[in-house]
Amino acid sequence: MNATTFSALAEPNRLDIIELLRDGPMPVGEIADRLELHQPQASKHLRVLSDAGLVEVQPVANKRIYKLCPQPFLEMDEWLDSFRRAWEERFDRLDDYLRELQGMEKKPDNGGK
Amino acid sequence: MNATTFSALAEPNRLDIIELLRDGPMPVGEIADRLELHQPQASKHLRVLSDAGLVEVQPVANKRIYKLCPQPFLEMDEWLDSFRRAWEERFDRLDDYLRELQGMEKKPDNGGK
DNA sequence: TTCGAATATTCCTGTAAAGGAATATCCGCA
DNA sequence: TGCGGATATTCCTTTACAGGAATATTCGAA
Repeated sequence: MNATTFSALAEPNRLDIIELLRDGPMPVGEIADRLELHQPQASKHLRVLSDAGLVEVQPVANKRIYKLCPQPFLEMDEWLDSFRRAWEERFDRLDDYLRELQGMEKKPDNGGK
Repeated sequence: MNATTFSALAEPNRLDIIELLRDGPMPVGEIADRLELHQPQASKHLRVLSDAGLVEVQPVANKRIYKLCPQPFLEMDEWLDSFRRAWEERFDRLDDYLRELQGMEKKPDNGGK
């Protein structure tokens, strides 16, 4: 999992853009309008999102339509999966760690008693 | 979905910490050792992660054991869900947008036919 | 080719955040 | 109560990044 993806989503306006694009592809102007951003800032944020591979652009006439790219989302999903799995087994296993500590020290195996 | 979560994960070292904690709770010293961080930086990153609600601390003797908090991950999962759903219906529907454009123009309502 | 709409880029400034080094704090124990 | 290990905090400096304003670029149409 790449920190770049999170970095791109860390900025509130960019997160808003992503969530807006969830409803479908959209040209820059409309994005700026809906989110009440100045056009240059919208373009700049879209640039960052694009560099991070989160969105993709497709020119139509004199507009540039931006849309989401699925892959980073899929990667995030797989990443979350690894945590889900860890959860099931050793979730809150603080005691596991404590047990490790005990083992580390001189304490000899007391035969389970 | 909160940008704070992404912000916390946007820093490579913090992302490493999170992935390290996936294997179980761990005291600061061990985290610092394994990731080759200086202890103060480790503490500082853990502070950020803690403020973001991604980790939780539990004191044991003179150590402080950090562990993951499930909730932000669950929230991220739900968030991803909203995209998965959007995918299924209107994924790449660029043509939807183009159709909208057409509709916007003089094209009269055709009676829902 | 010229014009205008739509969009991208540049320059500037303020600010938030990260690492390094030093230091403070906390806690169990002798 | 004082000590030492473990951890947190502070101060400082450097750098990355966001917004504002102005400007450059692109593309289609006349």
